[in-house]
Amino acid sequence: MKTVPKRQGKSASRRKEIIQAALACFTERGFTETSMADIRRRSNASTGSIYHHFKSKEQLAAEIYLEGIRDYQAGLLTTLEDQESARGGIFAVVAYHLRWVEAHPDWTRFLFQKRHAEFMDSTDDDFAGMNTEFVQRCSRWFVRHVKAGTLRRLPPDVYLSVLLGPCMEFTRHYVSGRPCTPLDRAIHELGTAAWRSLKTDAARKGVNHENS
Amino acid sequence: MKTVPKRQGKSASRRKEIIQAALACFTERGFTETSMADIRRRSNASTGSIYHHFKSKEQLAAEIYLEGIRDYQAGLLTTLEDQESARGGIFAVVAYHLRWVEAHPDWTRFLFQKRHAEFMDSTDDDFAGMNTEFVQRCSRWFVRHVKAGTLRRLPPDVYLSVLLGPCMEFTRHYVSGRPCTPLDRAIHELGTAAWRSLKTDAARKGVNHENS
DNA sequence: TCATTACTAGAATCCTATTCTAGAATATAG
DNA sequence: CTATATTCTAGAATAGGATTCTAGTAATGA
Repeated sequence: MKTVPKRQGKSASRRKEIIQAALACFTERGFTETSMADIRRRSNASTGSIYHHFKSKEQLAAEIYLEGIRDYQAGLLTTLEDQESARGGIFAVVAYHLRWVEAHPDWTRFLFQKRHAEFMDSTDDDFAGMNTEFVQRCSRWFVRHVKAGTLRRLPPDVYLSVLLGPCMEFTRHYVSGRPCTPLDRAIHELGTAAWRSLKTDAARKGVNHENS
Repeated sequence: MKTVPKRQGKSASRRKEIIQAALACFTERGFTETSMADIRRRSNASTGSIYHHFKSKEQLAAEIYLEGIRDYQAGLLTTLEDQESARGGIFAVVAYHLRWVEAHPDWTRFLFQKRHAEFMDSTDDDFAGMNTEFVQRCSRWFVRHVKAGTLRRLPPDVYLSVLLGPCMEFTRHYVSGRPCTPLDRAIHELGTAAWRSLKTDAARKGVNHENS
């Protein structure tokens, strides 16, 4: 994953080491629990070095956060855009989400924990831009199917809420450690629920009304 | 030796003053931004007094968090249990959620921010207990309608995910400050979406199949 | 009234994120 | 290949704020 600018090899590796160490600490001890000293020890970097690369602990976390979101969103988008049928897209997204969560439990926990962190408002445009691009590309896919008559016409924010909201909520439950419905079943149920919410009454299972 | 924590009026008011002050600070400056000194000044309580009532800043926040959740959940439950028809219940819950958010924007922001805080795991049984009671009472309502044939049979965690997930996700958007669909519209759309997900195919708008 | 407990006060402590100063590596120009 | 500038690393010093401590003051109860 390419980060942001064109950093030279030597320094970039230091930077990555720090990020890796920080992520490990954060996921295993929690954000507020881990001290800069922990990160320093684990990465073998000095205080000065860390602060050369990152403005603050918060900003270091933000960086990690963005990297995770980027991976998640990128995968989700290609998954979605690969799907021709409306029904396929809806189910694929739900499955993608839950599989990603299953495959990256630590990441997930961290992302959820930081989801409403204070840096979210003020953070650089990276986040805002990334996010609007995400919404736009999702919308584009949806619009196609709305025009084809397979999906109901809804505002984009409502779309995403209906499609991803249940996944998020279920995930919250999943990472909390309390017992919950097995993932296969959940994928099936949440996919079905989303599909029932979003499809038009005309659309039928498996039938694809794509045309101009 | 009385070990029972019956709070006398005098002390209780101090306690409340501290909670009020803390909430005000947290919502207006954010959790990490506000210092104990801020809370001390705003509440006119001394350091010692604050730490007599609350173990730590975290725990103070947790207390406030619980109070908010309690209010939200209590209202949601009575709203739900007041409704006879399945459809009425679903729509009422969605409306309740978004109206609550509209009426308590500061609370909402704070609750969202703290939703995945680190104290959530380890916190006293208060939270766990409250939460399972909430789930159980919701389930009870659902089960009635499942038996009546108006709602589909789904695992409780999936139920709540499908019903509340979209509300949560929309709320996230709403409190972020970015422009979004007006609340009336959102209530209508999210209610409809949830209803379509959860109703059985037999159930019809307005028709109530309640019986033994 | 005495004794025990709950509460308040604010100074002292302690922890840790951040800043500072200086020195090593590395790149760039001439 | 030097000189010089820039980037990077170090680790000690600082500073800010959460928490603890010690000593008192009000309330309660026998």
